[in-house]
Formats: sequence, structure tokens, C-alpha cells
Amino acid sequence: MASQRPGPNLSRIATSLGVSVATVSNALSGKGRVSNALIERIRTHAAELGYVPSQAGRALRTGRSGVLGLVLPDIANPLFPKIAQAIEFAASAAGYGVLIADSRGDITAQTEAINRLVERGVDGMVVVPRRATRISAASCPVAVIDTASTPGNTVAADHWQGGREIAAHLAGLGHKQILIIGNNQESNVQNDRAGGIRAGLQPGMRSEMLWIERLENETGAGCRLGLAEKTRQGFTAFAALSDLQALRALTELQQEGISVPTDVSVTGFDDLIWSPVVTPSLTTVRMDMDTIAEIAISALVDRINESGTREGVLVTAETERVPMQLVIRQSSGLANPAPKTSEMENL
Amino acid sequence: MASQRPGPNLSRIATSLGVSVATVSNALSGKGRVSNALIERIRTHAAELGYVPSQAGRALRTGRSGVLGLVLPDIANPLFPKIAQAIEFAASAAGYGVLIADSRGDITAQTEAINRLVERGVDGMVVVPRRATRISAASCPVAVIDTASTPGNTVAADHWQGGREIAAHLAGLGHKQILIIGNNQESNVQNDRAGGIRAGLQPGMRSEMLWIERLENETGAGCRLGLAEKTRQGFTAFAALSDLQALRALTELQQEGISVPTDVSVTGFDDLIWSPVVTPSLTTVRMDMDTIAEIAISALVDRINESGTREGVLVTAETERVPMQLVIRQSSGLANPAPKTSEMENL
DNA sequence: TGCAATTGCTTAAACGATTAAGCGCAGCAC
DNA sequence: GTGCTGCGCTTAATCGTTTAAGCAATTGCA
Repeated sequence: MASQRPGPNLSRIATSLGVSVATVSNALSGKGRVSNALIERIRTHAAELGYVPSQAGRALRTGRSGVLGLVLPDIANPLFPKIAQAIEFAASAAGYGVLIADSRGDITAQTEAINRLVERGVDGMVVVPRRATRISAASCPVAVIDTASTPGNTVAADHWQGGREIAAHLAGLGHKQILIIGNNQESNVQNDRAGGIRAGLQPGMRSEMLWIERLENETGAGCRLGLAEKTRQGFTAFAALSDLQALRALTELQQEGISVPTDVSVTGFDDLIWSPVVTPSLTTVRMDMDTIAEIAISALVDRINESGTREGVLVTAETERVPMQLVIRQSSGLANPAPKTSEMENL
Repeated sequence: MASQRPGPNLSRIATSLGVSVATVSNALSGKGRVSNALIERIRTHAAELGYVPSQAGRALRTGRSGVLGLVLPDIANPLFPKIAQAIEFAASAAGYGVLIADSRGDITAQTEAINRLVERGVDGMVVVPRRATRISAASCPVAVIDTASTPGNTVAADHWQGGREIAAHLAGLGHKQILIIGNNQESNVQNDRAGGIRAGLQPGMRSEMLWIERLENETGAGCRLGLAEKTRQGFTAFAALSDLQALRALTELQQEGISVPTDVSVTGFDDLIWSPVVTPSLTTVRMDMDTIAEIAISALVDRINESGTREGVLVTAETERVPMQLVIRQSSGLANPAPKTSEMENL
């Protein structure tokens, strides 16, 4: 029943060359003592046979699966592609495969997902935790990517600094009243970003906070954010804590006939897929996911190689915060000192 | 060096209960002949010891890793989250883990990614192929999710029918001239969708095609699509072949002062994350990714269980096309017979 | 020349599970 | 009482790899 693996194995190479399996293994891994000539012969023969080591056999013997887990939290998080891509790239550069586990929104499902990964024998995992959840240490090394203020965090973009960048940018454009638009008050990331913005305000500037999820709980999902009213109140800049909210703000303003960036400015976070191609293109802050992934993976790999024990450990890296980069596009412009009725060009 | 697995193994349970490992294995898997009383004892004892079978050991013996591969093609495809989520859900319901492999855009990288998965010993894989590429059969069962017109396709949304839904919807609203906006002419999916739309046009309706990538090659990335001009030419509906293009169209129109849906209608495809929350919310066509994933996975699993041979086989399913569902929101409305200057409400 | 150290390879024991085969014993029929 | 069947369990082989230990043969050094 159990289908044979197609390719050759060590012993096939060994018998075919008239040596022992151990020698073949040593020759290929470069570990034991084998003469250079024989190493050469074995390597070429293995290559021409198309030998691929069996991960199962190796895993059983070494206790290492060569696989890392990736636990993602939010349903259909638009950052998912970037994160998954960066992690997969960094992991496979380090010789690891990536097993994904998505906790479909459920809070308890996160621990379930983690357990499933552990059962599959991952050597370690990267967790992007659900809002404000702590990772109860699993039985393998864990790297957490969230925000520097999360306990147990390994590495993250410097969301706070990103917020300051936005604030500085808007200050430079002469904006005085800034509406910060976030989704969820529980999110550590969003709180850090908002904190950064507020911290970066110059004297004479003020900000107000708008949490969409709270608004929707009262008014219903997909409701208007009331930005026209805010504009009338004198707000000239809308700083969203994610490009998704920025997009929502942008289209609502446009629909109300308020011109961006002529009348008001809109900024976002994350440089998501649509940010460069909407009109006007979105000014945003980009996180260096590749660097973050690299740091997380290498911290994880270090830990895996070092630890004889397989205890659950929250991995830490030297560089905790990776700077974010301001991307200035069309949606932010000079503050309009007295915002008035937008002048529409006729068709 | 090789760290011991933390949990107990079969032999620990066996000796602890004074029986043989084989019996424990049989009791837990329910395969051999073991008395009910003993089965009960073994199961409870295994449970209280927190026994987790070693995937490595099992994989080595059975030749099955219990892991499926998922090969995704396009850089940062915004559908990624839905696909990955659906596949992961279906796979883990079937007892499989999901190993991801992203071919960072490269065309050759797709085969590389596939090879990496094979080397990791996946039992089968799901491939969402890069535009118009054929999958050269790997050495394991492969399910292809693309569009029905792709050779070797296993299961897909019925993009053609989705196009007809859009056409019927727009026809019902009285639109006569429809601009179909796609990204890439090579995409089988986009071609099917466009074909469906054209096929669904009523007598007296006409359509024109706009490929963004081609336009950008001439005019530069992120350029305007010239939709205001198209509106002046009498187009009243813009049917994008993906919500990303729909969003681009929507914001450009709004920026030009053309009101959606009062002056013109905009529709998309895929019901991506932002579609419900932009203003106006996007009329689109949703694919039933859950069903598609389920079909793909079950076809794959069937094949894995059935085949003694481990040949590379393109798996086929009975249900090839999963119907798409029209989601009517605010961005589509009655055709404006004589589109005129939009009337803006003042602030 | 003699003894130790090094080299180049082999032997063999794991890792943890699955599973075919075997073995004793009870029950039953003739 | 003998032969057969079926039950409940054990024995043992196996998957493919790694790696400690061992064993000749050669080299080095005095």
C-alpha cells in the first residue's frame, strides 16, 4: 500500500557505488571523514541520480522538521500577502518551509492553530498575534511580530516613528487640525501609530481620534464616517492608521465633493496594493516587511540551532524596531487655510 | 545533540501499560484487533499523557507527509488572503497541513517553488498558475485552480457566467455602452470574464475593451485611464475585471467630478476587502472560494488515497465550475440617458 | 623498529511509527 | 479427542537518515 518514494535513497547510491550508506551520508553532508576523491564520486553520482534526501527520514532522526509555522490572525487581513511573502522568502532562504495556519477570526482558534502546528512538528513559529493577545508559550521557539509595545514582541516596524513621520509631513504642509482615523481601539499597532502621530504634532496643532469599529457598532457596518462634517469643523487632514481606512476616507470625501488634496489631505499606513493606483494616489508609510521577516526568521533559526531543549521560548532579536518609510504621493498637499466649497471642473 | 521530542511516544505508553507498541498503535488507529476494554484503557491513558503522534515517524513509514503544497503566483495578489484561507481551512478539515510557496513573480520560479514543495515531501499540491502557464506535471498529484478554459484545470469559479451576471445586471439598468477594464490580456481568468460580459450583452448594447497594462506601457505606471473622455463618448458603465481595477476607475471618476452611480456605474469582480467599505460601495461578483477550495482539496485527497503510484497527475474534479454570485451595492445604478455635468451638493 | 596518532571507511544503533505475520488459547463441530 | 476457526495480543521488519563507535591500514615520530 505505502507507495515507495520515487527517487533513489542513500542505500541505493551506496550499493551502486559499493560503499556504505554512512559514507554516502557523510560525503553529502561533509561531516565525517571521507577522502576527497570519494566525496567527488559520490556527489556526482548522487546528482546524476537526482537524489533528494527524505525529509521524513531526516526529521525522524534529527528531531528537526525543517519547517516553520506562520500564524496569521485577522480574517482576510490585506497585509497578509506581504507578510506571507516576506516570511516565506526569508524562511526558504534559510532552508525552511513555511506551514500556514490561519485562525479564522476566532480568538481561541489562535491557540488551536498554534497547537496544530506544533503537532505537525514545526521547529519554530512566527506569530502575528491577534489584537492584544499574548502568546502563551508553545512548546517550540516563537517569534512574535506585532509592535514594540507588545509584551514578548520579537521584531516589528517602528509604528510610533511611522506616526511621527506622518505628523511631521502634515505639519510641514501647514495642517493644524488632524483627524486620526483608526479601526479598532484594542490594536496595539494602531495605538502606537496614533501615539506617534500625536507625539509628532507641533505646537498649535491638535488632533482628534475616530474609531471606526466603535462608530459602526452604533450606526451599522459600512456607514459614513461623517468626514464632511469634520471638514466643516476645520479639519484639513485625515490621517488613517491603515490604507484601508484611508481608502474609505478618500472615497467618502470624494463622494461628498470634497477634493483631495486640494481641500483636505488624506494619509494612510502600510502602502497596500491599491495605494499607488487610486486617484489621487495615497500618501502612506511603508513598513519594511522584508527586513522584519529576515530578522524574525534569523532570530528563530538561531534559537532553534542553539537550544538543545525544546522548551517554548519567546525569541528576541537585537533590532526590535525597523524604521518605516514615508511615501509621499498625491493625496496629501498644502493645507487649505479656509476650506471652501470645492470648485469642480465641468466635464 | 538531537533534542528529544518532548511528549510521550508509542513505546512509552506501551511499557507504561504493559502492552506492546503494536497494540497501542492499533488501539489508537482502530485498525488491528484489540479488545474494546484495552482500546479504552489505551486511549484514555494516551490522552492523559497528552500523546501526539510524530508526523516524522508516521511519514517515514507510510510515505505520506500529511502536508499539501499551495503555490501562489502573482506578487501580492489581493485575492491571496481569501485563497490561502479557504485552502488552509479545507485542507486542515481533511487533516492536512498547508505549505506555502510563493514564486515572487518570476516565471521560472514557479517550477522552482513546485520542486521545493516536492522535496519537502508534500502529498499533493494546489497550484494557482501564473498567467497562461501550464503546469508541467510534478511528481505528485496536482490540482489547478484557474479558470475552466485552462488546460488541466481542476476546479474554478465560473468566470464566464460571472461576466454574464454583470452584463445582465447592467442591461437591466439600461446601460448601452460598456467599457470593460482589464489589467492583463494574457490572463485566462480576465479573458473569460470579459468574454462572459460580451456574451451577455443584449441587442443594442456595445462594449469596448481597455487593458491597463498595455496603456501603462505607453503612458507610464499609475497613469489616468482617461475615463472622463470615455464618459463624454457615451459610456455609462465601467465593468472592471477585478475590484482593484474597479477601485482605480471609481476614484478616477470621482476625482474628475463624475458621480457614481448617478452619472455612471462601476462594477468589479472578486468582492475584495475594500469593496463593501468604499463610498459608494462596489457592485461586484463574488467567487465561492470556500466551495472551490473544498472541491480542489477533496479531489486531491481522493487521488492521494487511491493512487498506489506516485506519478505526477493533474487531478480532475466532477464539478469544474463553481457559480459566481452577483453582489449588488451602491456603485451601479440606472443608466443616465444623457450624462451631463454632475451636480455637486455644496458643503 | 615500535608505539601512537591519524585517516578512511564500515558496522550498527537509533529516531517513532505502521503492519504483515505468528503464536497461544478458547470455543466449537464432528 | 482431534481439527478448525477466530480472537487478542506480540514479534519483528521496515521506512531513510544520522552519528557514535570501531577497525584496519597508513603515517608520524622517536
